[in-house]
Amino acid sequence: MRPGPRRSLSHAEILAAAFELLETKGFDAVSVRGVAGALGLTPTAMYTYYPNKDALLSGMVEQVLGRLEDQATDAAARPATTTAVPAPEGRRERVTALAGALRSQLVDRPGAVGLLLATPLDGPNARRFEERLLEAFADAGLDALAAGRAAHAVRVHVLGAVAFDAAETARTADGSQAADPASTVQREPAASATATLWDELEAFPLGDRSRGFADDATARFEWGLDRLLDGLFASSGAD
Amino acid sequence: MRPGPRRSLSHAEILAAAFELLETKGFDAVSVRGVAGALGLTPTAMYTYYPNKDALLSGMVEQVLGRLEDQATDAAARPATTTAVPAPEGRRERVTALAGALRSQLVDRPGAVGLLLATPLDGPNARRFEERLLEAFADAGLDALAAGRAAHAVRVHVLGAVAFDAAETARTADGSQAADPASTVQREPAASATATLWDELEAFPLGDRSRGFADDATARFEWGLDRLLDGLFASSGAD
DNA sequence: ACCTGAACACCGTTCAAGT
DNA sequence: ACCTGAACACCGTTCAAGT
Repeated sequence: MRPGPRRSLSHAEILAAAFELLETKGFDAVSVRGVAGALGLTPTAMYTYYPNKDALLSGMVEQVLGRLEDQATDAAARPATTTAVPAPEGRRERVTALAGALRSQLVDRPGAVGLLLATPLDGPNARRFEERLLEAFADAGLDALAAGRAAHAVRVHVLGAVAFDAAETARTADGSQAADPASTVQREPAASATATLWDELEAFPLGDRSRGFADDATARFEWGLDRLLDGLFASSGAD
Repeated sequence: MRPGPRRSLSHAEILAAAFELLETKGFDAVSVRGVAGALGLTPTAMYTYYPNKDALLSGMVEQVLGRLEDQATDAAARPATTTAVPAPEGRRERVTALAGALRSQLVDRPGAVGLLLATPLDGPNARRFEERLLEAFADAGLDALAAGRAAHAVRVHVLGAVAFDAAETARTADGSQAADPASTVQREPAASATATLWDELEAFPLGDRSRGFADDATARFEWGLDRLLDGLFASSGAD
């Protein structure tokens, strides 16, 4: 047996191991030591494939964006007629499909948001995604500056929304530490705005309308995106 | 001299040291060991003030949001008339002032975005900020659900935009590594969307309209926020 | 080109102990 | 209550060396 020490891994194999770690143990587990260990390598061997950890993460982001690309083209092609015409006024639908595909790609993959926020987002697939958005807004009549800003606003909304959702679910699904009911503060009820003596994290009554925040995350996202698109597409023709 | 070993620091002193570190050495330098060292403490002494690192970061976030609170009330009171009437249709201006205050608070403080993204955002000052946004949207006629989603969309836009800007400036202002001109790839020009062989980070021509992205970050933010608010405020009365 | 082993300078956190 | 010192189980990265 013993397949020999000269494995010569491919980037695809390394990224597969990295995603395996990301999905099973979370973003923090995606360390160069961690994926090296999962591949039966020494940490330093990783540096013959990627110059540093950021390059590894960028490679992962590119792969995520690549999968998204396929998914979005499928989704955009689906509701159109079977003729060759690419859905005349489907510009807004194209943006919605693109944004939704990115979001679903990220929420499917716990910890993937950290990836997108930790990395420059300048690879070929990232640029292709950007190009798709620009195209849709240019088709709608926005000039180059406005289209660039509109595409940026959409990216910001998707990534920001997923980051918020991830922070929320990370807090509620945190199994490592239970709430501590032994609260001993409560003094000074009306502190100034710049007060810093707040140190009991679980002492809040959790407000009025905070229930049902996790289950309608998708509806909340779509509603917000729709409002944003209302504003963005109106900025072309309504003057 | 020698003031004795029983210092008994206040939370304010600890947070001041933490912000000092954040501004001078960046987000990664804000470690419990780091701020302990800056205070002349042993790392373990920090655990008598905060149960863990997240609690420290939450304390910092609260202080940032507290400063923002004061700033936003000033800004909102400024453009109104000097009479006691709080600007009748200034709901949109209030949201703009709040969002702008949060953004400026974050861009002034390099690394502070990491804070907001790493922390649950559930402290008293965070809730007060949320309440202000809800108030403005409720005044505009949105029902509770829509107002909550609108407030969320604004938060998402501000934090997402600052996170993007931070990633951009971190890349351009990165003094530790220069671009490597010795590129040896270039083979396989039309790779599939799921290809993963992209490993030369600097090999891109940096596209068509990518110049002038950093200097108009504020204009881009304000434009996107304005479009979002167009959509959000239109969702109340236009049907 | 790919890989190992030792090392450097870090992390967050816990535990036993001192005052 | 506040603090120290030692320790555990990690990080990213570099360097010298082997094949």
